[in-house]
Amino acid sequence: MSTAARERATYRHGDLRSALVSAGLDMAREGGPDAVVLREATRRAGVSPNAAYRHFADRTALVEAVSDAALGAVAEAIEEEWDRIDRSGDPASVAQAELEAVGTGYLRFARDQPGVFRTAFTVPRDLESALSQDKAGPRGRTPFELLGIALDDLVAAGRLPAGRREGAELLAWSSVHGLAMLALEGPLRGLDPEVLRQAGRGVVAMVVRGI
Amino acid sequence: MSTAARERATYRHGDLRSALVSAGLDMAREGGPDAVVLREATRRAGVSPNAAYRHFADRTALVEAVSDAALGAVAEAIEEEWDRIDRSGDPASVAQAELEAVGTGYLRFARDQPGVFRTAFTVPRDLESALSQDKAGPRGRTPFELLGIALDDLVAAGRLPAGRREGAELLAWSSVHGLAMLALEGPLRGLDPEVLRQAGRGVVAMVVRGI
DNA sequence: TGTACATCAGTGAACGCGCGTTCACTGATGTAC
DNA sequence: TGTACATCAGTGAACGCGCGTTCACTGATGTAC
Repeated sequence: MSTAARERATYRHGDLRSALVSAGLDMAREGGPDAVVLREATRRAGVSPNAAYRHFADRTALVEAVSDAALGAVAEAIEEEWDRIDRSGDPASVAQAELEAVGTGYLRFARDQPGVFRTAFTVPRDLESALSQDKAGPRGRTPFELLGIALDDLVAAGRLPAGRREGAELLAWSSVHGLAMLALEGPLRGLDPEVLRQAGRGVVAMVVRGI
Repeated sequence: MSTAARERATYRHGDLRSALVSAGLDMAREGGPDAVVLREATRRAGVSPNAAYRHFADRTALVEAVSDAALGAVAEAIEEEWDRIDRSGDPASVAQAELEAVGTGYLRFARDQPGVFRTAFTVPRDLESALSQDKAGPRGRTPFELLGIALDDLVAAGRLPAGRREGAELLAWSSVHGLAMLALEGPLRGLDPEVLRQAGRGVVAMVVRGI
């Protein structure tokens, strides 16, 4: 509803592009990437359907922009956990807390906004854009970067052998992502929330142990 | 194409229900669950659109049936790996090989048939049906059952403390599922196949170590 | 400070499309007698 | 073995729908002189 359909005084909208993206994000929240419908976005922005074509080549371009914004929202959720870390302890436990923060933020976002989560990760995008061109969070760091920092700190603190550092992002990311998909959007939907939280802790623990 | 649109001599189709499911599976192979279109299924079965309603209440029911069949295909892929296990070694390495077979079969299927894979796991279904009512493979065992056997054998062989047995399915499943989603349908699409295979081995190794 | 004009963000109407679903029907099959 | 009839799998035509997209347009803005 943020930039939504309130009456417009001026002929020009002012910021239609971001109004459409924001409407798209709302739709994604309600029903995932398939629910991001161009005509409906223009309706919510209070504009005629074809006005969208001033800002997006076609529907696909809109969905991609929404997916970028969704990734930014994931990053934000992770940064929130990250900022909560108690950094007074020894380096090893701080590093572990960092890794946990990434996993927890990721899972929390997936639980709170499954449709947006799916829009972030289910839309075709190339490797570059997924790993480095991410829309970052407010602090300007992408989820993947934060994960990398946590793993580096784990190595520095001697809790992860340097020989296992390479490719560790993918292992950690897979585990947490899989839980999110299975439990929140997949066949494990509707699992008891307490069981789920425990599973989240379990996955992160397994990653720390097994990576 | 298996049961597809070749001319029909008789007025009755004979086995329209399974022809529709099989057509649906073909469509899933080509474009995932959204590509499972009721009208198109009837077209491929060589039948009028509304004939489908003799066998399915609505499109959703058709998609669910297709998803069941897709799960059966996953089970089959896993059983193929399972049957290849060398059982002459010590119990610990056999158990580990079992766990690897589950992961490898799962990932292989996801790579070979991403659209069907997504149809198996992305369609809403309740917990019961996902875990136990699975259409099993030809050997009659579901992916989840096979995973459970592997884990039990790991405990029996002393490679997994009994205290960590509970919930282990979810940990293992999440890791492998996440890799499949990220690498085959998600943001890591198009990753180098060799890197990918290595990642598969890495995930399974991490699970064995960290579970 | 005032005017002419290029720019381009938005409008309004329309298109063709394929979808899921419903209607009243037809014709093959199998069973009861 | 033959006939009457109930069953029900399939037909054919049609529906309303919302979608993405294109067309020729209008009207506000900002810049050049």
